[in-house]
Amino acid sequence: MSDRPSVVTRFAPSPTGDLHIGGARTALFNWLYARHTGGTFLLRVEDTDRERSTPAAVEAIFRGLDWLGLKSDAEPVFQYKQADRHRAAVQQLLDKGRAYRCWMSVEELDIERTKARAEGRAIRSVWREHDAPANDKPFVVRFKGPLKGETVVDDLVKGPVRFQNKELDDLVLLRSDGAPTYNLAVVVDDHDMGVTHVIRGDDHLNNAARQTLIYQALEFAVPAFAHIPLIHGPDGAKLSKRHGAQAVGEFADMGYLPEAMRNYLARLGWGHGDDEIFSDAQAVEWFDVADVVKAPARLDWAKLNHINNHYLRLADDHRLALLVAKALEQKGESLAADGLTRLEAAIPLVKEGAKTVPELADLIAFTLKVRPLALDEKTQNLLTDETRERMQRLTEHLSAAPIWAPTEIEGQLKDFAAQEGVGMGKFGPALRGILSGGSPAPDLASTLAALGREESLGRLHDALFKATKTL
RNA sequence: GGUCCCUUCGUCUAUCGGUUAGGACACUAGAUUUUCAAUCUAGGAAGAGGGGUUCGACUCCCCUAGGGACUACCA
Repeated sequence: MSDRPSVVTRFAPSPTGDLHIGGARTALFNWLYARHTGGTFLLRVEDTDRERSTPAAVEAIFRGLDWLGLKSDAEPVFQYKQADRHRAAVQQLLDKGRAYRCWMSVEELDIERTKARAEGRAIRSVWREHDAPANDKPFVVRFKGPLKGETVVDDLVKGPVRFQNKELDDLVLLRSDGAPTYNLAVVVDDHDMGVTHVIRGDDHLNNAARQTLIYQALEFAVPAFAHIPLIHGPDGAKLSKRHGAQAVGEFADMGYLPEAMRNYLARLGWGHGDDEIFSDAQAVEWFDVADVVKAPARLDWAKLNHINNHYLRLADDHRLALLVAKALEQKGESLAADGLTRLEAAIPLVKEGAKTVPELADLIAFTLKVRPLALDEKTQNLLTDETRERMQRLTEHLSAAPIWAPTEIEGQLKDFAAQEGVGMGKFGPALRGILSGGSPAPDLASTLAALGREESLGRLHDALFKATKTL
């Protein structure tokens, strides 16, 4: 492999909005392939469209990539800054006779377009063969594509794709204001950046043929192309807002972990045998663009949830406590002074059941409640006089417990049940209700242990002696 | 309309001419049970349709159907 130039990939988003998960996956595949081959992963911001590009979008994209952990191996390149270089390339093409000035007006173009469409051919400019005498009217520079022959894009995922050159129109290289267009800029920049593998969305497959022609005209080596399918919504239609979320920032806000996102996205449109859950290192070791699936994949929330649950289980409790705290904050709920400590103590008990961070927050709500707890109706109904008395005996029994830890408490509860000559069902539900205030909670012994002796006994005391009877 | 791409369980996928077409998610049933989960066990579920090629096609070729992209002085 050392006799071959090393692989250079790049992610080249246009900063016209948030980083969508489709783009995120494209970035991930580029990153994985670079890491797999020991190559370089670059980032380029395609901001040649001055109207639609915004600094806010640049920020959002950088933030998204950062969150996902996809670091570029070099400072990002801003395409617009290379405009002079692009113009020089166009001049070269003009000098070689591979490009021409075109004075067609928008109206003339419209007419030609409808005509060409009706005739089932690519549009052609009348200026392709004749230059105009010197004048000061605005013009664009178009690429002068060959009229015969075919161009083959040897795509790494699709295989060889053949295009008849006559079907390819003469695309605009320089706008009438002298600004370079995307199709010219990508070619020049990818060449200048030494990109060897262009891994990008399926929607560029058609462009690849025309870009290939430009590479050849400029006498640049044509890079390898890999056009990966787009991600669709659960219904198979193009992913949009109504499918729940598009931007990676939204996934972050919804409580998905970046490592879960990487695993899920990698698995969407690519596979390695039966492996479903794998580490970044394994993904890097196994990934190859050639193995990317050809068909578009649908976003499946259930599976994403499942994978996120897996990584939630693996995640450090302190990290999760901070995430839950942040989620609560965003919901406008403030934490008590010891809130973080309480969270961290209870998280290991509930994280197996959570699919997202907000779910974790729900499952853990019981520990954050402040005394005296309001008892839900169900629990109130459970507190008959008989149960009330039993609960008082239980409180005394627990007060006497020498050690306040899960296994010991479990033992205490069993002893108590035996002592009373009843099953757990006789007092378990009531105890649960009193401790949790109706919120879901883990098994009783763990709940008691997480709450601590003082808080547990306090909640029992409140329920038995303070709570107003509303019967 | 034209050009190009795509098509295996509901979903993501494995298979790279010979398999009872495998796995995962989801779903269903059962077990467990002090809530919600989690967990365990079992189960149903697929090669778009039609032609070829071949001893043999999910796999190769063609046609049809369906889906998608492009067809901008957007990227």
